[in-house]
Amino acid sequence: MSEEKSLNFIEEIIEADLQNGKYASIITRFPPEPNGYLHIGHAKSICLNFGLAKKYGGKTNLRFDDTNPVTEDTEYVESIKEDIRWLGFEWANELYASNYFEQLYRFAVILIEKGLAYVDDSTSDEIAIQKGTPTTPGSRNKYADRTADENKRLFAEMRGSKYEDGSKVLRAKIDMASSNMLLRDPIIYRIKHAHHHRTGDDWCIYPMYDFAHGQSDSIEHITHSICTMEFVPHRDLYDWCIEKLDIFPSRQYEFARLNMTYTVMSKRKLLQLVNEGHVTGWDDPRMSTISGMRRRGYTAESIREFCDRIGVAKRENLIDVGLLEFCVREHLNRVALRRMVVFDPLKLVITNYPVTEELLSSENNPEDSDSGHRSIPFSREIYIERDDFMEAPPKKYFRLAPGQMVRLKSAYIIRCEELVKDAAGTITEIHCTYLPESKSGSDTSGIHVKGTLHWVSVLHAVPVELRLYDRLFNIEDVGNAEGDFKEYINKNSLQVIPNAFAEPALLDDQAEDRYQFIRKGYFSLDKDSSSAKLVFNRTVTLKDAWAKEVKKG
RNA sequence: UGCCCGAUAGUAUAAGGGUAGUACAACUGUUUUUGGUACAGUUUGUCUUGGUUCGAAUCCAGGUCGGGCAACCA
Repeated sequence: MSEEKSLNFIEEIIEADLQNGKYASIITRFPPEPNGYLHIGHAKSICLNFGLAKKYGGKTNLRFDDTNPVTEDTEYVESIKEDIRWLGFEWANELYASNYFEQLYRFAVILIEKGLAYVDDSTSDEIAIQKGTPTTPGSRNKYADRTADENKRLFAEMRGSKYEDGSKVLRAKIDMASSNMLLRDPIIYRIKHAHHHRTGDDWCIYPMYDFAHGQSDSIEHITHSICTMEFVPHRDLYDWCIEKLDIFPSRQYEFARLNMTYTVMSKRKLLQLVNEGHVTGWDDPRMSTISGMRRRGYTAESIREFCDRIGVAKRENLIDVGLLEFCVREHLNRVALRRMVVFDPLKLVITNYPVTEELLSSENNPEDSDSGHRSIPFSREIYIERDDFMEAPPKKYFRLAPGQMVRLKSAYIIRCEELVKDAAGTITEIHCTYLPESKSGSDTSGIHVKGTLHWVSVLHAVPVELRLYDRLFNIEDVGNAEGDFKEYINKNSLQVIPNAFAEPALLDDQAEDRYQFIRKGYFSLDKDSSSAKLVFNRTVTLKDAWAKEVKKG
C-alpha cells in the first residue's frame, strides 16, 4: 500500500487546529505587494497557501498589500492575477489592504484612546537615534507624553492634509527597551501626499505594513497567515495589535523562502536586470519570474510539482535548479509532440535512393498512444546534425562515420560511403546508401544499429529561429556572492540560431505549443513568431548521456 | 557580543525515544528506431561536547557554525 506522505510543519499545525476544534475550516491568503512581477519564490508561497486551503477544504483570499502608493501600480496587479490563474489557482476574494483604510484609521484611533499610540513630530533621523541599538535601549521623547485628546486631534489633522510629508508620524506606544527593535514604538502611520492606484487622492496618510497586514488578516478571519522567515520578529507586533485591538486572532506562521542555484530571487535585483537591459523584460525567458518561465515554456503543472517536491521548512535552503528542470522534463515528456529539427545542418545524399519522394509516418509521442502519428516527407537529400558525423570517431560513438551504419529516425538504415570536402577541408556533403528493406515498421533487414539520427528533407525543410537559453548567472549562489551580483551574469545565456531546419509538420501545429525536438530538447513557440518566421524557445535540454561521456574524456 | 530562527548524504526533505527513509544529483547495468523515456542497482548523512535513558537525529544543558533584526519598504 502506498505510504502516507508526511506532513510539513504547517500542515501539522493545521491538522491539530482542525482536530481539536480550534477552527472548523481554514482561510489563508496570498498577500503580494503590487510593485513587481511574481517569481518562482512567490510560486512556492502561492502553492503553499492555495494548496493548503484546497487540501483542507478552506479558502484563500488574494489580498494586495497596497499600503505604499509610491511604488505600486495596477500594471503589477494585473500581472500578478494573471500569473496566479496561470499557475492554476483561483482566489475566494480579490481584496486590497486599501479596502480597509477607513477601518484601519479607526483602529489607530482606538489605540490613541487607549493611550497606546501617539503623534510624533520628530524627524526620521531623530527617531532612528532614539531607537537605540540592539544592545542598548532606546528612549522616548517629549511627544510621547501628549494626551489622547491631543493625539486624536493631531491624527485627524494629519488625515486632513494639514501637514507635510515627513513632518509627523503616528507611533504605537510599546516598549523602547524591548530586545525586539520592532517593538520600540514602531511607526504605524506616515504622511504621503501620493496618488494611490485604488484610493486615488482620498488619503494622504497611509498605514505601515505592521499596522495593515495583521489587521487585514483579522478582518478577513484568516486563520493561518503564512509568510517567510524574515517576518518572524514582526510576529510580536502582529500579536500585540490583535491583542490591544481585541480583534479576531489570526496567527502568523513562517517558513523559509525559496532560493535557487544560478538565479536571483529578489524583486529589486530582478527589476535591475530589466531596467539595465541585461534581459529584455520581466518576461525574458531567462528570468526567474513566473511570466518569464511561462514564456520559456515551463508548464504550470511542472512548477506546481516542483513546489511540492522542495518541501516546506524553516531552515535556509538553496535548491538545485536541476530539480526544476527535472520536473519540467518529466511533464513535457508526457505531453510534448515529437518533431525533428536540425540545428546545424550537414547535407547528406542517399545515392541509391530514387529521385522520387515518399511520406513516412512517425509517432507524435511514444509516451502517449492517443497522440497519433504525423507524416514526414523523405527524399534523396536530407540534412543531419553536423555533430552526428565524425570522420575519425572515438570508441563508443554510435553515430555516423565512414563505413558506419545508423538508422534515420522513422526511415531507413543508411551506410556512409563517401565524404565531400571543400578546399579548406571542411566536410560539405556526405554520400550514403540506404537499405530499402530497412524501412521503419517493416524492417526485414535483420540489421541492428546502435545509433538513430534525426533528419529533415532538404526539399521540405522549413527555416525556423531557435533561441537556446543557459543559466543567467555562472555561479550557484548568486544571492550570497561577494560584490555586485551583476558581475556574475553569464554572457552566453542566450544563443540564437536564426536558421535551423524543421520538418514541415511544425508549420501546421502552431496552435500546439509544446514540442520535443527529438534528441535536442523541449521547445515552445515564442510570441515573437510571425507567419514569416517561427521562433522557438528552448525550455530545457534533454538529458544527454553522450555529452557526459564526452566530458569525462 | 543583545534578541530571534535554524543545523540530517552534494542539494532538498522525512523519521516526533526503538532498523536513519524518500526525491533530485552522481555512478553501474537492462531495455530502447530519441545516447531521451522506463526499469534495476550502487555510493554518500544525524554540527560538537556532555547529560537523561535499556535505547537519542529526536528530550535537557553548554558550545560551534549559518541566517535574521536598529526603512516614514513589504
